Amino acid sequence: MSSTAITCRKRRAAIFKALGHPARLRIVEELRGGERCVCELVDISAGGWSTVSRHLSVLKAAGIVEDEKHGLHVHYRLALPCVGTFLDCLGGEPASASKASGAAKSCKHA
Amino acid sequence: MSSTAITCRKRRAAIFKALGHPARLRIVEELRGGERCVCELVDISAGGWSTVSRHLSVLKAAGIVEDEKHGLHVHYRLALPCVGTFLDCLGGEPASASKASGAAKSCKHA
DNA sequence: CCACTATTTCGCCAATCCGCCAAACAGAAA
DNA sequence: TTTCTGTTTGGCGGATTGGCGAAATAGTGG
Repeated sequence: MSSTAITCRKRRAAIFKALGHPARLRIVEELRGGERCVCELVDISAGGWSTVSRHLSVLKAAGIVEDEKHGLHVHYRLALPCVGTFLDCLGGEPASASKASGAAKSCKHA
Repeated sequence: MSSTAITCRKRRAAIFKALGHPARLRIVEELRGGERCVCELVDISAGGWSTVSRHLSVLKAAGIVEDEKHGLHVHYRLALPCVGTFLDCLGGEPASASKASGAAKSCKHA
C-alpha cells in the first residue's frame, strides 16, 4: 500500500469526520439550497456565533464548503455536490433539496 | 423542524463519524471486496485485535457493516453499499472496487 | 479619527475518542 | 471437564473535540 494511499485516506477521513456532527450536517443541508451568509446559518443553528464559525472552518478545512466575501458578509457555499447525493442515498427526512424524487420517506438508510 | 428530523440527523452524523477515522475507512475499503473475517481485517490493519474489534463495533452500531458467525470466525460485510459509491465519487487512489471505471486518478475530490 | 457590524480567533473546561493491556466470553476439540 | 483459538469488553492514560464568552480582526459609515 503506497503512502499516497494513506495520505488520501486521511483526507477522506477528514471529510467524514467533518460531516460527523449534527450541527455541521444541518449547515450542509441548508447549503444545499444555495449560498448562505454566516448570519443566516447562525439563525438556523442552536449554538452561538463562535460555535457556528468554528463548524464552518472545520467544513472549509475539509474542502466541503467554500467561502466568499460579499461586502460586509461572508457567504458559504457547498463545494462538494456529491455530499448531497450521498445524503439522498441515505434517505430520511432532513433533506433540503430532494423533494423532487418520490423516495426519501422515513429515516431508513438503504 | 420536527424532532424526527433531529433524531435522523443524529443517526446520519453517527454514520459519518464512524467513517471519519482512517482505520475504519481502511476496513470499509477492504469490505468492498466482499466478506472478511476479523482475523483478515486485523492483518491489514495497523492496530491490535482489540482495536480492530472496537472499530468494527463502531461501524456496526452505525449500521455500516453487518456480522455473521461462521463456525469459529466472525465475518463482516458491508451493509450500506452506497458508501462505496460515495467513496468513488470522492475519487482518489485507495479504492478496492472501482478499477472498472476509467476515473479515480489522483486524490482529488470533485 | 471613532464607532458600529459581521466574523474569526483565543482560553478555558467538560466530554468524548484512541490505542493498548488484561480479562472475559464463546465455540470446538481433546 | 480442560484447553485452545477467535473475538469482544473493561479500564486506564493521553490526545482531541465541542461550546461558551471575551477579545481580536476586517470592513463600512460618520
